[in-house]
Amino acid sequence: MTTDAGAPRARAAESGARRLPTVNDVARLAGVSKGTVSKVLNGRAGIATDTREQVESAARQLGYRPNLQALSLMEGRTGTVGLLTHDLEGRFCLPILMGAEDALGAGKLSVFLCDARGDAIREQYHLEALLARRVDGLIVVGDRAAPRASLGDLPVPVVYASGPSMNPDDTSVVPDDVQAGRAGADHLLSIGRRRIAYIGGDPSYPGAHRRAEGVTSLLSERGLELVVPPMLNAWTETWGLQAARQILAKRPDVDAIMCGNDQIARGVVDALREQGKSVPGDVAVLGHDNWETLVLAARPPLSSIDANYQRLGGKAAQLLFAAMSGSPEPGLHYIDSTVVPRESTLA
Amino acid sequence: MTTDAGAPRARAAESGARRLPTVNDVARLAGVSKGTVSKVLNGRAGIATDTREQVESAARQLGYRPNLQALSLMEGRTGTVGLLTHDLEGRFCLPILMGAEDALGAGKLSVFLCDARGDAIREQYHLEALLARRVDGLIVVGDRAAPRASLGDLPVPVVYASGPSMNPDDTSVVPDDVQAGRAGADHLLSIGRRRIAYIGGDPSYPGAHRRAEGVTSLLSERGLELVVPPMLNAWTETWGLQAARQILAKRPDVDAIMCGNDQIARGVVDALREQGKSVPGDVAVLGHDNWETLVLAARPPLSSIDANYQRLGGKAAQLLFAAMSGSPEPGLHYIDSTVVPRESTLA
DNA sequence: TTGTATGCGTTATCAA
DNA sequence: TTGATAACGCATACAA
Repeated sequence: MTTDAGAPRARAAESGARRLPTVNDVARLAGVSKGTVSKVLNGRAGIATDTREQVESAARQLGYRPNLQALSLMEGRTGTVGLLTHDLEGRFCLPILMGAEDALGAGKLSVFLCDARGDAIREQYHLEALLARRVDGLIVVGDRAAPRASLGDLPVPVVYASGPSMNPDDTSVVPDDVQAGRAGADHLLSIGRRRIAYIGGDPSYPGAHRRAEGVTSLLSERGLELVVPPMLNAWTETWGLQAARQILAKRPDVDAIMCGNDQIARGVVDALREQGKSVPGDVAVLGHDNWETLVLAARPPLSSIDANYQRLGGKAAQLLFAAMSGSPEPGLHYIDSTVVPRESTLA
Repeated sequence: MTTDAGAPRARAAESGARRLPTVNDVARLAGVSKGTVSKVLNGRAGIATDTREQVESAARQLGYRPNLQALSLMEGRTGTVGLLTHDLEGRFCLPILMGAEDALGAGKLSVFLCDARGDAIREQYHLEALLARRVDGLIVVGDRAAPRASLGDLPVPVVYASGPSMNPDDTSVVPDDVQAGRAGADHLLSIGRRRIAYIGGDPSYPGAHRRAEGVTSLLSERGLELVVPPMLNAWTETWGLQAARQILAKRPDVDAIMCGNDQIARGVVDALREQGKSVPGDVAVLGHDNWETLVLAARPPLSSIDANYQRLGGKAAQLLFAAMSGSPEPGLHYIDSTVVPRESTLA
């Protein structure tokens, strides 16, 4: 006896939502069995042409869409991944998400987004929910303040993006801050600047130091050094303003100031204007992060180092995909940054 | 005979992922049947105390987590909602998401995030994917440029957030721009300003006009009017700078400038500094959107109108929840904006 | 060429 | 108090 489709489920009836058509509905309308419908809809061979047409027409008529939930029960995988973020502002999270989506979407994976907002309890809660939904993998976006504790041994592969896991056996993808510093310094040298200063962000961020390191290392390779030691303090416009004033007081001959982020760079531009220095005529200014809203609104528009977060997201997705396919690539993976030149560092 | 759990699925074996334990595994370990396990784990009454303990211990030992995918097959609902966005920057999307998550998370719903990036093809693709995954509802975040085309008659409830649907029978939640303008104007009057100018954003955005309307309507109710007609042009810092210069040229006695967004306000502050006017001593400046990165970095920190996007997200979730429960509330729902006073409008 | 039975992981029902 | 079984929507192996 054919399984009876039965009465509409209580829940669906309550909610007033139309019940979506199933293979059974299509089968009944086409006057064939469930199995036949399935074969037709999946392009299996060995079906009479008119039966095929019957079924296809019925499916179209009902607006049939296969239920991926049911499918995943059979396949043992859900085709979903979780993206667990701590980035409140979404400044870095969304590019990562977009890059991940591009890479995963091609493989037909959907993304569950969870914002834990830096709260461990909330993170645990979301983690449980994602595992209960049987995600096939997990991308964890940490903030850049410090490496984060590993989530430990989970039943699904995990890739840490932006903020790496403290456990080197985990898979992490991070911007290469040293390379970024080097690229920025190289750019300033290439436009003929030689008396360079560096204003960095909050020294409690490891990245703040690494960015500065990249600069000093490249300069020393070229037989140069900063006009004053790197000044690290905060990621703010105010700090950029203060620091630039100090630098100008000590070394009025400075011809380029490189900054730990774009906010600092904006403060620097203000300080330079205050002192009657022209940008880039007297002093070139280079930001970091390439935050378009800030950078394009500045006068002049700021050159900035782009950490390529979207590419980072793509790489994270690719690593996750590899791990889900049984070929994990543990360890730290670095993404190169790129200098985006604008008026503030014209030659 | 009890159903045999069978061999590990091929896929799971391939991917190297541990197979997660099922009720069957727990039942076997505890030496009881599936049904008994289910009853224990769901706190059903009528279970012997020692059986209960057996099962609970087995579940703990295996790290059992119920499979929500399987559950949703039975319940006829998945406990997931789709969030379809067009907001590239994520500036407004993420607060909305956070608000929605708070509201939905309490009801144990998870969120699929899809970024269509303003591309209709991509939107259609994501929509299909979400429906195939049987989301219980959909929140569509439009950009604010213009009302968007309705997605039409979908098998699940839809709530449009931020950018409303053109179809008044749909459910939409949007910031109340008129009220926002009124609130801002009221604030400026309350600190004693009377000669107010308004610099707005891109006139192709309906919201740009409504914000200005709110200002003029409140002023006229108090027997006042703007010192010059509202000036709408672009959402940029550059426009703020230009417009402020023009206003100062025509009406050097202006004592407050209200802006369509925070970028404009920053340009205005620059223009005022250029002309030697103090903020807020000579001229008060009020931004809109309360974008903290911009607003706190300005000198002085800018007062700004907050559209409460997080609350908007919460309201969208609540409306979606209501619709999913069979009580849709079609039409346009407005969220009030709030003035966040800082130094730039001190009395 | 088509139909039927089975199982994926759950819960609910009903029989024991 | 516990166990067996059906059902959710689908694909697939196998029987007809």
